[in-house]
Amino acid sequence: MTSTEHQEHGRADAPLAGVRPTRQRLAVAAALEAFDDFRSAQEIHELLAQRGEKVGLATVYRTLQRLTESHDVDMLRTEDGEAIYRRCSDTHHHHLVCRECGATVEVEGPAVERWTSSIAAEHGYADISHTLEIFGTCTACTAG
Amino acid sequence: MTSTEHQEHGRADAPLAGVRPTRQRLAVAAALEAFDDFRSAQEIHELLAQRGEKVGLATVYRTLQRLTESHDVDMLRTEDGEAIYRRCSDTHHHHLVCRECGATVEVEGPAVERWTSSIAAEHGYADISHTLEIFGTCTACTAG
DNA sequence: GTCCGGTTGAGAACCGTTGTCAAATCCCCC
DNA sequence: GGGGGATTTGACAACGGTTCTCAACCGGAC
Repeated sequence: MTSTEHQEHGRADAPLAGVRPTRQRLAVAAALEAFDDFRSAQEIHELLAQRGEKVGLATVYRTLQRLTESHDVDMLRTEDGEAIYRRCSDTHHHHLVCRECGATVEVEGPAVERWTSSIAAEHGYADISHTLEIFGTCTACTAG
Repeated sequence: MTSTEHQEHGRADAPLAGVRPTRQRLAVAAALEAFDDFRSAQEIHELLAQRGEKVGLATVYRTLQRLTESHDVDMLRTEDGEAIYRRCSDTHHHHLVCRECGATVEVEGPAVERWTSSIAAEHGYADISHTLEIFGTCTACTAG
């Protein structure tokens, strides 16, 4: 957030559009493809290390931050405040997450969107945003 | 979460029911009454200090933890992962929070509760819980 | 009063995250 | 094709919120 700096990065079509596609940034993006569920920055950093991709932890954080800002990845917080990341579709959606294995389903709820807007309007709140995540235990984990 | 330890603390009628009502715990509970909005543990600790109540920071954390577990206070996380607390009613509810001043409205949304349950069932997820918070700018802050 | 287990507090430890800054890298332009 | 300036990187330190440690302390039962 400097001052006049302004270019519609991201969300043009591919992630990382508008920024230099360095080896490190590509590696992080690729790593995100390897997961289907939410992972912490440190886990991603570890995966990269295992793959032989040497990327500094700070760079992983910086890249994830950037991708989050451009809405190419979703970031949410675990119960204990740790940030976890996952590549995402570009429509507004929420998550149904298994608290055992992390398996994630993206869900949409137009009714909820409408409800939050009307509640907010009703109380005179402007410029609304909301967070909604659903946690549960998936079939596989219930069985196991 | 030890093993056989089990006694229905809290939620009997008053907060802190079932535990020793020490000076420190009472002070924290009283401090929570002084706020109408979400505050961090450190802010609460500060308020206590200002009031001349000497309570260790660790104790504030421990007490808030306990009150959260017994559902006498709500805990939620700010965008940057910090835990904030607020005394709450005992019915299940969500919050409409002003991101400027923290002014909070408790809201209920039976439809949302139903929606999350059905979504979860639909995907075979069991033992469901969910988080839903709405952030916006309240009338006062929009005007100011 | 005495005893005992729950509680406290000061500080260290912890851990995820961000800042620092010199070195490396990249891209534009000549 | 090579220089130069801006961007990016990475090792490491610093930071901030939270939890742990453990000896001293206290409260309630008898």
